[in-house]
Amino acid sequence: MGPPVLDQRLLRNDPTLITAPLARRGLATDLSGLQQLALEARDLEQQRSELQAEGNRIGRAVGERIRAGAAPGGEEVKELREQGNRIKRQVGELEEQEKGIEAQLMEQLMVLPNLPSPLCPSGRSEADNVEVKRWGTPRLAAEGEELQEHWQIAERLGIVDTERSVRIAQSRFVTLLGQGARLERALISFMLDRHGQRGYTEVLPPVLVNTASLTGSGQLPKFAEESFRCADDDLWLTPTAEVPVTSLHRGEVLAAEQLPLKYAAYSPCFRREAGSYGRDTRGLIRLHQFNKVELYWFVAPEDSEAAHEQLTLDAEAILEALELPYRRIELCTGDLGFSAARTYDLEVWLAGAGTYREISSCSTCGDFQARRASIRCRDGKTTRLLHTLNGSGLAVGRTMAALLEAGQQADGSVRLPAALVPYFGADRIGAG
RNA sequence: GGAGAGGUGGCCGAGUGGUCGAAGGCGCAGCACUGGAAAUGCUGUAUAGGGGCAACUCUAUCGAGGGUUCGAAUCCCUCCCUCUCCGCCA
Repeated sequence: MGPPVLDQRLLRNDPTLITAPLARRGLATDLSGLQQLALEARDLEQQRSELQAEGNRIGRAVGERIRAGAAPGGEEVKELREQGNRIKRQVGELEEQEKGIEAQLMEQLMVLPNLPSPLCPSGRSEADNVEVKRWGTPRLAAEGEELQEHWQIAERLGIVDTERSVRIAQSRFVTLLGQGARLERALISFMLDRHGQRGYTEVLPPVLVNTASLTGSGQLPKFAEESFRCADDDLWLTPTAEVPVTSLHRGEVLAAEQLPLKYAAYSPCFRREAGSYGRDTRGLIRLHQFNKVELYWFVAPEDSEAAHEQLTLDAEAILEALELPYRRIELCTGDLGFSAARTYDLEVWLAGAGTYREISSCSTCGDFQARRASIRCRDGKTTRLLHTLNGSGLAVGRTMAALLEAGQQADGSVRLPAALVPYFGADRIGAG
């Protein structure tokens, strides 16, 4: 019945194998109640299927009698019918109990986050994250120079209109204009082309997704308040292309030879950003709608670790091609996202703000999403859950912010990296 | 949106109440035949869950969910999807 959410065999046999890793996330969970439920569900299923077997035997017996010449409405068959009815009633009762328990089980299991990978460093919060790599030389203000933040630059150049966007939608939306719109488009094309050259299949998915899709990748049921919903339909605005791409293969069994499947999906992303009032209200950093190119891998379980490194390198390659200094941070268990088993965040240097800001988050989800979305791979005779990975490659708005701050010139213009020139059609924005 | 037709295993396709998890074909795998291959023949080929060390076995699944029945792929209801025609539309 129902989709397997967390390995229920594990839950029945040894819940400490679940609670111990969850404790590393800072979650104190007591699964003994759930374990009881799972055992109960198993026992009920056993009872029920035995009864069903008995019912099947009776049904077959009736058929045999009738074929042997018994009257379908006659005495001989009547007794069997009554037995059949009795069993049907009992099965119905058991099924009802089973459904109740199953529902409780699901309700509680679905809100448990993924178990962190053993490789994920322990820690309580952001403060315990580990920097593993730095690339490039951050631009610092020269003597007498004052570096502006991207929203100041953008406003001055007239390439973004925040105020009129409120008229169109509400706050935390932006309208890009002129060279700003063009730069956004150039960046999307640039990223997709680069990833395409590295073996990714380009994807342009639906951005309205159904409840099953959001559940499969882990956004639902727990984070409903984070997504925009279409009230009259079973559809939501996707918060990331990770959602539709996960569901691209939802319910499938993929042949081992097909793996790894590597996708680069561009999509606009929609987030309510509930609970972030007042933070990052200016500029392109925290919007209700933003563009992102997402990298996504479906891999055999034993390949996911190497895939995680490669996916992260692929995201970093974009930053390097754009000459944007960054650092790679490995998240500790306490800072891990809901679906992730292990995560590298990439933080780009924002020269105007004088700080590193997250621009990509590259995670391996192990079999967590595969279990929720039922995605398996076949090797030989057996099938097993595969592993999924995702990472931004990159968040486009934040990339633009970094470029504006990194390339700002004394004359008010912004120099763009050489790699972007063929896409943008010029080597600078503004004056000149 | 209106009218009609349909959704069966990896694919095609039969099956309108009783050993149907489902004929037949294709595909695929193994074996035989061959110098090797093709052709041919034989055998095997769904998924999930439960029990068992295992051989194996039980249950469920013919778009989804309900219902009728001792028994449903087959009958009834609701929903989803696909196709054709009409309407509308970028």
